[in-house]
Amino acid sequence: MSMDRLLSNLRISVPKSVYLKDPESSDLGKRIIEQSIQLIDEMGIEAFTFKKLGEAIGSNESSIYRYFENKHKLLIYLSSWYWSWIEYQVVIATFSLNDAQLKLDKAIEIVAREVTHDNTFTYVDEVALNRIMINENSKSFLTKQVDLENKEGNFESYKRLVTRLEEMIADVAPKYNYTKSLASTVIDTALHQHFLGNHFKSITNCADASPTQFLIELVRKTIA
Amino acid sequence: MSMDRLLSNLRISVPKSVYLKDPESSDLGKRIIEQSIQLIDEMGIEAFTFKKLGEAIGSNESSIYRYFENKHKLLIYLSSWYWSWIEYQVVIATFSLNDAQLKLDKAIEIVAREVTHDNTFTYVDEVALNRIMINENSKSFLTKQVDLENKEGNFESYKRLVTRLEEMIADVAPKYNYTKSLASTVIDTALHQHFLGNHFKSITNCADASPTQFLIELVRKTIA
DNA sequence: GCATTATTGATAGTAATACTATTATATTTG
DNA sequence: CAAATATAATAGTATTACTATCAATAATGC
Repeated sequence: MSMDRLLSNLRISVPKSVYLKDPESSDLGKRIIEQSIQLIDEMGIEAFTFKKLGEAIGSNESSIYRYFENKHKLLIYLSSWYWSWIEYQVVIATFSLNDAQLKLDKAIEIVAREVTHDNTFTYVDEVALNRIMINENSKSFLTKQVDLENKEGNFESYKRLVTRLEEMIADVAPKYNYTKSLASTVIDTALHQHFLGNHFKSITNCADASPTQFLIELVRKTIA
Repeated sequence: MSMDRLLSNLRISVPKSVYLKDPESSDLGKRIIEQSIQLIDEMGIEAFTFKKLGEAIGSNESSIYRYFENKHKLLIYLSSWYWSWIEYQVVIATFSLNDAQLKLDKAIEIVAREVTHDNTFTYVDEVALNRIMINENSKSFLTKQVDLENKEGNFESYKRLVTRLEEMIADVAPKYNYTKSLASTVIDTALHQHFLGNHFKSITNCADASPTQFLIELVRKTIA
């Protein structure tokens, strides 16, 4: 497959079941995404409300409810967008690599490294969104409705990224028994070690540094 | 140190800063713990309220507020109790082992295995509490007040367990660079893989099984 | 045994949250 | 320009997460 066809098939895609109306389809929608990232980053998902968001974008609470059922779905939207964006980078960066081990190393690096801005998406502050992922992402699935929302397809972006990583692990080590668990552990740990580096420095070696090296070594040795 | 002295020093200890009045000090306090475990397990921390808890224990909302500032602190209490209980088991089970690698294997097993009831603590349902840990624990620290609460000592039980595991890793592999990150990853992954096994079976190899073997192998190979 | 003190229970009240419903006003499009 | 659609404004509701006050009980100290 050519790089062009690859990219045309792979857009930042958020499952339709997550929103009521696609925020990408209007100016208001984009402002909702843009400002919700700022507000959730600043005040955390608990203190964040659609009323505050309405004020921030010079719009009304009731208008936001036409895009998202509630703030929880908005969080799932942001999470899905983020994982899809990470997957996009993984695909681009590994496409031209031939060595399975190098592909895998690269993928882990992208998942675990410090995030920098991507100018392709003007209304998304990826650095702030990464902080939201570190601090809030677990709350998107640690709920009583997780099975229902999973059935609705809300977590497809996340699962697709894990599966892609799993395939890369299996390419390097076809006989390894825990490819799936190792892949999901890498994704989870990438966020968690960042959190510990920010708040619990005494129990991480990744204080204010990325867990990239830790994870690349861990995976290499585990599947060796 | 004798086993007796060891045990007398090590009780299930929850940091004082977590509660206003020690729930162990009264019958009402114990009922608060007992019933909060049942309710949070059933309905999740979001739907759980002190009003509902008051009804469940035949007492009053206002009485519960004299034990805990809010439900978030109660969750931290349960989490601290759990980690302290796990630490207790780790200490007992590894005390008489001489081989550093076997000690470490045993510790990982205790952290990652299926939980069963411990009759020593009549008002704590450890199996339900383990489910709460899997589903709710992250919410105890993923907040905007985490630094303040950490400074107050609210997370000492968790950090102590990680540190104990870290020391065991360092005993086996004194030259390994990421002992702390590996220890915290094991603890985090033990809960997370259980969650995936319950709700996202397609991205774990620990569906309805414990991640014990996965983690023991992962640690062994990583520090080899 | 009784007074003091501490604990628990009952009631009321408040600001904020997470919505729903309705209606009015723009804006787009055919 | 009419019709449809999107957005904004307003109002209203049940619930939450508390705080404050006061009454009723139980425990304890002398």
